[in-house]
Amino acid sequence: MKEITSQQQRVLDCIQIYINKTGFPPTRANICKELGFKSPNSAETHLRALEKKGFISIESGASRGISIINSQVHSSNNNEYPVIGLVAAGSPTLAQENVERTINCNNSFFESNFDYFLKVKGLSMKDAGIMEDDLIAVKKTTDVKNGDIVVARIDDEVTVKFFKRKSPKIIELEPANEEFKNIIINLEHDELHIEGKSIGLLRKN
Amino acid sequence: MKEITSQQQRVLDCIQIYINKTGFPPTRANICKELGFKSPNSAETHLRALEKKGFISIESGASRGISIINSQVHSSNNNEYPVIGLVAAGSPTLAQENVERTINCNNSFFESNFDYFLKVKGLSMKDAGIMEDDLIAVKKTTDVKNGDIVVARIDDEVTVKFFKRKSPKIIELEPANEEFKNIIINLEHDELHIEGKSIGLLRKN
DNA sequence: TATTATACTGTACATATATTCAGTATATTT
DNA sequence: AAATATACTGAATATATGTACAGTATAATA
Repeated sequence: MKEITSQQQRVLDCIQIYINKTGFPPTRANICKELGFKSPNSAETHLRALEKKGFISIESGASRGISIINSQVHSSNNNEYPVIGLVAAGSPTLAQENVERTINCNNSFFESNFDYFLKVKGLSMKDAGIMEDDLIAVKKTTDVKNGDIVVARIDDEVTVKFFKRKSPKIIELEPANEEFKNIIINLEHDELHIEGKSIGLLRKN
Repeated sequence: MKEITSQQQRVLDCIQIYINKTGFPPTRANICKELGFKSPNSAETHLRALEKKGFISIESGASRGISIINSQVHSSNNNEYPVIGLVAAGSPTLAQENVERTINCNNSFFESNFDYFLKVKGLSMKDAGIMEDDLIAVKKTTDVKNGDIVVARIDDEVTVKFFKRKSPKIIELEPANEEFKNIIINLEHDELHIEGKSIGLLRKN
């Protein structure tokens, strides 16, 4: 599945919201009205792009023949997801993968599926709205891009930071808090493991 | 809801199966083909009967404008929680209680039970880790205490703030952002409605 | 007995809708 | 420098589709 552009995401969201609201997919004209386009062809081309990238399928000739291809929906796919504690405090420390408890949650709860919840320690990502004891939903993957919030491991220390590739060999892990410094990793000397990336957040007051 | 006939049940099942299979509702012609009718009016009259009895709703003029009215799937303790948009941006504005979509979620997902998700606009609570487009789980109640994050309505404007009672008649609504000012309400002159309080937060990256 | 609901066939048609074609413009890739 | 992807406007059109109208027939109800 290729990358989606922000406009295409808006169209995709629009389709989902329309279906949720009405029970059936929108027409080209409906999408235009919702998003302010003036030509049905604006919607058409976006739909074709979304189809090409595999986000939706379009039944040729059928009115409202749009269906969103959900990698995994199928209601009542509820799973127990482990909550893993990050034993850190400011600077990252050892991540003992000890499951504190589990949370029952639909696997399509967040946009993409995920593997576990990580309990955040410290405030290094506070300006990104990630506070102490928040649970971030982590998808195990090494496929991350600039700006992603990643769970990274350096030696035995695990940390949650923004990912930024400065050059093929230089990775910068950026906190979202003035009081913390960037972590710069030179892959020629240091080892970096990307454990996964954050695809959502859960907080219980 | 009146009694359904066996033929009407067949039509209703046909609609559900069609939606499950394709992602969008059938046309009259589709139903005819599935059930062996030879006239689109056969489907039409059944649809009108189903509508009259409250099993489906039909959007007039819209193609495939059929949606099945779900009595409520009370499976276990999972519920569909509505997501309500807060049409604000920084300073609070009118909250149109339009349900954007619903989220299927265990009712003991957050510590106490709750009633709906509110989509946050603006960054007035950013230092409390509440960012734009976050969904806060709101429990409808007027029983709030100092320090609670409340959903308050002043006239037609809805806002999310910290609650602080300064005196029996003076309430202060505190943002968590230096760039925003406290809202001071004198209950002798101004009207304040506490819609509920936040008991959790959900974010989808 | 008249009325209403159910359960169809068959024809017709206005309009809702997908879809193509012709443009314009910008950004990115080859 | 040419090709491709994105992001639109605007007009045109074939057809997909809802829906009304005209019938036929049976069963239940008032």
